Amino acid sequence: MRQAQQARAKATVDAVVEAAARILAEAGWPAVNTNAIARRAGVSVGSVYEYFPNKQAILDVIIDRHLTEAEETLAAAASSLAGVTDTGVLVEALVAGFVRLHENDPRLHRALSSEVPVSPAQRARVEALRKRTISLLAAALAPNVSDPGIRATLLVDTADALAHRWLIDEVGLPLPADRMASEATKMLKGYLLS
Amino acid sequence: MRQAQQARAKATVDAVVEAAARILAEAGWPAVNTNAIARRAGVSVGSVYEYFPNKQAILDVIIDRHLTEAEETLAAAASSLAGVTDTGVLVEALVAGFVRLHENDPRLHRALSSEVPVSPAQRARVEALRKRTISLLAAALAPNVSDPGIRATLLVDTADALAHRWLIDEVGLPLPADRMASEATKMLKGYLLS
Amino acid sequence: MRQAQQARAKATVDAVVEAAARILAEAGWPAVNTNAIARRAGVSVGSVYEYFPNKQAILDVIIDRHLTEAEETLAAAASSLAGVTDTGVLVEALVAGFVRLHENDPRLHRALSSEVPVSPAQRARVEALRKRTISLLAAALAPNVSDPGIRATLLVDTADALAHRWLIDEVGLPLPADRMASEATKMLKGYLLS
Amino acid sequence: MRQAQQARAKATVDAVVEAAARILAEAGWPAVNTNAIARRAGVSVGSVYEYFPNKQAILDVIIDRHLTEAEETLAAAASSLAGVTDTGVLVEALVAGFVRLHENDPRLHRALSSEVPVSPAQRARVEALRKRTISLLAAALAPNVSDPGIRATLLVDTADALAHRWLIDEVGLPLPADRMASEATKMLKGYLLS
DNA sequence: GATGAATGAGCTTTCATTCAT
DNA sequence: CATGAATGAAAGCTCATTCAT
Repeated sequence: MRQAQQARAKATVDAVVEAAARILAEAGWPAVNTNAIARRAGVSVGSVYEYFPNKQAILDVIIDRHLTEAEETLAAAASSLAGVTDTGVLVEALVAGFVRLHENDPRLHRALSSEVPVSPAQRARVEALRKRTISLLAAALAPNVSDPGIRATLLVDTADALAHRWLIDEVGLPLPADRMASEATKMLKGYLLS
Repeated sequence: MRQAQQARAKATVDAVVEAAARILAEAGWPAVNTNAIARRAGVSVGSVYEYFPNKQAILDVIIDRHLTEAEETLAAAASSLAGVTDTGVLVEALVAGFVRLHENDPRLHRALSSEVPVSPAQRARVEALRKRTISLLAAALAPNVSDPGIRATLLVDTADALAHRWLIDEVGLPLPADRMASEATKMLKGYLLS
Repeated sequence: MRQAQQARAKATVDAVVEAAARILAEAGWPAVNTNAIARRAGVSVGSVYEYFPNKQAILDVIIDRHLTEAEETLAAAASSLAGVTDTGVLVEALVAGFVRLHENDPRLHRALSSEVPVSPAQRARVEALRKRTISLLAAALAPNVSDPGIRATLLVDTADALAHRWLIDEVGLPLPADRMASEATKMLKGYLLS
Repeated sequence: MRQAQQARAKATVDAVVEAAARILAEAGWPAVNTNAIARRAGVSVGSVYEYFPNKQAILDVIIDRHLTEAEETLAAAASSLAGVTDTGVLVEALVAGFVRLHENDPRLHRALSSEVPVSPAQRARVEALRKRTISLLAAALAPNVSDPGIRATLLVDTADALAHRWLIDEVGLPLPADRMASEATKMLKGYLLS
């Protein structure tokens, strides 16, 4: 009984978050308003405010979810690459990881990174994730490469930025995105050998 | 008389655009409203609507100005580099150009690229500029480099994205931004030699 | 069984009314909402509506309780003063009665008399109580005093209003409230002798 | 021209305040909402917020107006009674003053004193006015009366409370209100002679 | 043209009340 | 009967835009 109630409540929460994410992805931040969210979620505005103190809180959950996904991808990569020092393997995993991260729901991704008001705390969380990624890569590169901190920064920022541009920004490319990714991998590998 | 009126009109237009740009840079997109713009520009709301059909049009001019600046930088680079085929020189100019472009008014730059709702038309204009940059670079690289189109794409997107991240995003770096830029230059040069 | 159910129902009703009264006294009328009442009473909103048709009905019970207390005070005074015609004793009992009535839960008293929307019916009930008090006093005064109706009106309204002002309104006084009450008693006694 | 514009603006402000006061007097505080105020004032909601930061601010103006009126009545009485020490004259003026104050717009008066949320600052202002009235009366009584502070408090609070009850509360009276006032005057005069 | 008062659609949020479980 | 999730009318407020002066 209790369970059933909680399940119902959870379903409402999920529906609201999902509705907000869909509107955000399809129509952009200006189109995200509480009435639209409620309508799309198939609930009433009142229910939205039953579970979220205000509109921003819904967005926060979406951003959280997004960041958590990225953090988990990093953690998974870190554990599956534990002990690996082969620079080629590391670069390939890096690029592949960022590609995977950006392949999922690119419209939402774009809205989140270029329309939505991001709080300082959220910005800090993004930066912390970036820093952690760089640190992990730097540690793995250290045995074989000079200036690992600098190189890791360049690698991570380049891989992230290119993946973003090619997969999110709907930009024209002379090759399919995956072939471009291979090319980027080649460039980054070459850089590590210098 | 006609002359004087036109001069006055232009002054108003400029004041409005400048006011909007300053509010955008200092307080972000949510703070940009027509009353604030008019107050800051020292004119009445009525006058704003005398020269702009709606609020978006003001933003459009700001974006235009921004793009025009980039286009001029590109045109200047193109003419000063006319005939140059030395890949090292080209890469250095490319990175230096993007750095220069991002050094100017970074707060405004950030607001424009991560808060403001950008119309499809504007997106198209950004893409056109990118395409033109890639084409020019590809043509210059063509004599000495295989797959010039692919390589130019990689070079332009990387240089642009890294400049953006390092100069606009207020991100932590192991070296000063100009030293990071040198490192990026090194990477891109190496890539062209492969 | 029936007995137990009724006892339980009464307990719920009491808890709800008491919760509403406490919120009203502590946080004022704007803070009184059905969810807060239910939470404070330790029951669900649903249960509140099981026993009260609407929010106003809860307030009505509080007002009722308040008026009943006043009526009982009046009845007690009437019976204990039955046959008393000494005007001094009557005035002292009158003032003491109103003081006692206002000493109890002054915050609630204030909220009830200056925040809460009072219905015409409730106003009528207050007026009926006032009229009854005046009538009883007038009857007691009749043997010894001319114009007993007018004098009783003046006495009752003055005693009530001053007790209210001095005990409820948190107003600055040159003497403690009980000393002020003695002074008022003196004034009213003097008036009856005129 | 400037003047005309300001006149128009002032007319809007006045219409809004007046509309709010009328709704408050006729239908009570719960009926006072910004849309109703705007409709009644013959302006749009936007205009209301052009001149008032929020709904409370409108109410504040009404309360201010009310208090200012009372303060002016006090000031006028003080100056016209300067030097008067005849207690009979003083009491008559006191009662007449409170009657006059309560005769005006009694429905509004009632709403203001028993429905509307009053801020601590406003309460303080009311208390300050009461204190000032008491002080002025005490000073005038001082030559002829013992305990002038205590007696002035009793006189002021009684006159105010009775005027309020008889003129505002729509309460049943054995005589017309003005005759009741004479009776109250008689009582208060008697008290001063004791 | 310039002004700024006025407009009102539309947004966020609250809360008395209902009803499926 | 009890529960508490769900409802939705209604309120406060904002701001792009209009228009009388």
